[in-house]
Amino acid sequence: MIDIQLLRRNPQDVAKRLATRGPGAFDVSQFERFESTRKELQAAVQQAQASRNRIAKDIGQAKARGQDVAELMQQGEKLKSLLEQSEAQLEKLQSGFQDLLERIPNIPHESVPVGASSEDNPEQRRWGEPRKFDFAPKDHVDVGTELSGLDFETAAKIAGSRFVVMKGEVARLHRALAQFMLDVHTREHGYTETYVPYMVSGACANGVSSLSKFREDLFKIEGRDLYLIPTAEYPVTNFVRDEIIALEKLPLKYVCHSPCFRSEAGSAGKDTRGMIRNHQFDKVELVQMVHPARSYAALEELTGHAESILKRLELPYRVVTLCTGDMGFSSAKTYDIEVWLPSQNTYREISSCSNFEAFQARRMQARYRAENGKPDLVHTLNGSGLAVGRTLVAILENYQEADGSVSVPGALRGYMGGRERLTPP
RNA sequence: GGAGAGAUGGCAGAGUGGUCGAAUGCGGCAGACUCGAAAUCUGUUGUACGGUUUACCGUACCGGGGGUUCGAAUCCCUCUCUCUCCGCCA
Repeated sequence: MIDIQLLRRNPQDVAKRLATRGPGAFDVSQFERFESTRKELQAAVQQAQASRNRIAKDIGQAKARGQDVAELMQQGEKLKSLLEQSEAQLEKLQSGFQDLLERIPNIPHESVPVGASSEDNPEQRRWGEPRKFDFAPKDHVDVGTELSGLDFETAAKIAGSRFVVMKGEVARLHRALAQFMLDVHTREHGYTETYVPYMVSGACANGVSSLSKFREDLFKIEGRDLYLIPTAEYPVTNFVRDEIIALEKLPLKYVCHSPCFRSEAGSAGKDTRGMIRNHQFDKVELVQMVHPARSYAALEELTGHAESILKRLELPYRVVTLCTGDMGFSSAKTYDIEVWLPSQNTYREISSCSNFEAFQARRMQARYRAENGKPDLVHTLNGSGLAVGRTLVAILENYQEADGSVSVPGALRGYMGGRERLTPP
């Protein structure tokens, strides 16, 4: 949620910065209409409440002295019906205002390039050389199927499209990847490993993004206030919900391996082949809660942590900065890491690392006790470190050989019983 | 699944219809004592919002939501969660 104080102080300025995200991000005149009615109504209601409190107190004191209170009681009664009306009015106005507020996206950081779409995302850096194949490289579906490791027909039979069944050494490689990522992040980057619920309440979902805006993307448990998590960011970020963290405890750094469930309602027909965009996939997620002054340094570090996995797996990648028009709703700044996929002859997203500043913390009331002793909102960050399914895709494609075998990256061999190569049966 | 108990400020814990935003203790902060520290003593210390702006005034908040009442932390309904006992179970 955006800072209401900032909005009140400087609506034009906020509107200007939000406009870089694209049309319709924020309507100033609607906001100002809301504000003037709200001010008037709120002042009136509070004044009436003050009189009610005064009268109630007077009655108490008069009674204690044994005086007659009939007159005062009558005054109170009159005020009560009046109050009920204006209170209801104010409540309605404020819930409408809250709804408006929750639909306003985060203000992009000043360093974020202005642009309209992913075409305008500037590349920050590249690492590794895409391999030159002396045969026509297959895509992960063909490679995995030939290894008898990926089975989309069986998955479709069980659950429909956009699911995968993994078997044998490919399933093991998938597990090895998650273990490897967890080990690197806990041992070398200082993250605490966590295991979390794969469902969260509506309130938690709303703290992380905006439920009124993203309900469609989530799988809901029928008849319960529970949603399957689309990323471990949901449960983990909510660790600090309604908490005041001691200054010296910051930064909090958590890593979590979990399945992720997404309805992919808006992406019909996109990436339908294979396991690039499935309803269920595994991800190792990095989450940090940090001091506001350190959040941009933390974003660079966190992105580096995700990159280090690709470097050790020797997978070529590049890092782009998302432009204002391509950035997610809650983010102030996002780097995407894209891995090279030979079959598509392009780089595809494998991690997204964002600084949300206080946007999530405000809604969650996630705070720390600042140097002056006062509670202040923390900044939250997260990033994939990495998407496990897509990393498996990248390995199958980049490490494939002409004979249909796939070599195991050196970093993973310890997790694969020393195995160096997966071969078709 | 059954029975019972409970949820109050950073923490512990009083408060069962009227100067209660809330005793007391711990913790935090400031001061006194001290060369300094500890101990001791004194004072102070919730959050959000609105109005005014160094001060100040007002409103809301005692697990969530609803109700009764002139007035609710306190009474009623409901939901959630925690604990204890019993049963069942990977």
